[in-house]
Amino acid sequence: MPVRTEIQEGDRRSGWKQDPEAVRQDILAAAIAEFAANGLSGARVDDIAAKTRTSKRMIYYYFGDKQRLYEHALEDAYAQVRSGEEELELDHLPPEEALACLVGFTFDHHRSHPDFIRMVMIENVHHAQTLEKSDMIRDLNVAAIDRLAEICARGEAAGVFRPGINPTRLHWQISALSFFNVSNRPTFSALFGNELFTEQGQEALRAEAVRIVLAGVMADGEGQR
Amino acid sequence: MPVRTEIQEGDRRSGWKQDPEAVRQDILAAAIAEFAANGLSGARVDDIAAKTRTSKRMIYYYFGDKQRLYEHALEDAYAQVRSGEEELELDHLPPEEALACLVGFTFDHHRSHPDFIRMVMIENVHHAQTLEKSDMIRDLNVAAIDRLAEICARGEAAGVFRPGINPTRLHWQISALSFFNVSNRPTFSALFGNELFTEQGQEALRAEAVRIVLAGVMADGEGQR
DNA sequence: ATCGTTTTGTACTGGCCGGTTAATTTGAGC
DNA sequence: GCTCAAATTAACCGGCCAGTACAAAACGAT
Repeated sequence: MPVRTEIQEGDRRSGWKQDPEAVRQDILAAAIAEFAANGLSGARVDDIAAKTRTSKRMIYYYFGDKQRLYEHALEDAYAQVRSGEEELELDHLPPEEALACLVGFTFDHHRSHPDFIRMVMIENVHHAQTLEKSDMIRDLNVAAIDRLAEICARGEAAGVFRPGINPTRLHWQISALSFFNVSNRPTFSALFGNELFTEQGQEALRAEAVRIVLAGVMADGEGQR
Repeated sequence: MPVRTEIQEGDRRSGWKQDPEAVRQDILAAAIAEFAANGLSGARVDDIAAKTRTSKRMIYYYFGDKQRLYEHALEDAYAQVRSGEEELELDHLPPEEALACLVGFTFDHHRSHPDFIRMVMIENVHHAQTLEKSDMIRDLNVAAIDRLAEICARGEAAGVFRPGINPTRLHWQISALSFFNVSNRPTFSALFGNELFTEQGQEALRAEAVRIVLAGVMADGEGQR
């Protein structure tokens, strides 16, 4: 049962081609879900196939083996998520507001992409050995730091940020607070209850994350709200 | 080749018993290493056995199956690490110093127990389904929050902390900054280089972690250092 | 020495699962 | 309509690995 997209958009040259591209995407989506749910060695190729509109054989046809499927799934997950981030426009805001906005956005964005977070967790369990090979992913992330560095530069120039801020460290802090919130939710709520993961709890965590990150960059004279 | 401890300490009643307790500990240590390195489904019982002074048969004899071995390994990892934390004595310090000290200590402590961090990561990948069943681990962690709550109470009473601090949220922040530093090191350094993980980089991160956590709890009037 | 219980070693198995074989369908170009 | 290559299917294989069968030590007690 070949997959046909009703509207042909990205197809090469002529009319048709029972749409291998859609099959690939279908497989990748299933793979991301399965890998995110069960990890690399925990994922079952048969289960991925079951979630697909095609068969196991097709996975091997398009991706070769499990490892390479995982590589593509990881790249796809990163691409999806980072492309969402690029839409954020901060240039017109004054630096503190831009940073506050970025922190809040990152917090929310991580929260709404748990599968992506889980892929990164899994990748960390495996010492990032797959990530290391992907130039594409590296480029995406370096761009994120550049945007942050730009905000820092404006803030320093305006005298509202203290001088000598390291954008990579700042990114680390923002990521830590946003990532941990999703990655460690299971153990944290098993140990301490659900309080922090209700809507109000999350709002409070979000607000405090913004607050403390800002506090970290503000020049000494400037009070934090 | 039975394992004998030279000095008999915890042995029940009479003379001896080729020391099953030492065998258990030997197995658990190997299991923690293997699970931390390869995850739950990635770990191989044969490999654990190879790291042991005994055989695979003994693992099944003492622990029944892989899942129960994992449960005991997780509990053991938590117990080891939390027992190290209890030694920290903060009661005699003024509240801000106590908190600063606790944050710094937590940062260092996580850093020096990467296997424990990895066990928790893995547990999160599995939705904490094993952790949930362990009352022992829950008790250990609730105690950690109590210590923190005590510091908060002192700080509020002295007027140096703002009122209404939530100790669980505070613990979440401290954990986030300390945990992420270890858990996401592989991907982070694959993407952004090693800069943050040199000795100087880590010191800067540590100092900033202390700084921003303190900034989060300080009363408005009090400047941060 | 002999018995019963605990502890250990060896060798094996059964099923799960990543990967494949080989044959069929599909559409494009002629 | 025929041919060729791309796409797809169903059935299968073989190695890995969690878990076991069986029996033999090792030990305490008598």
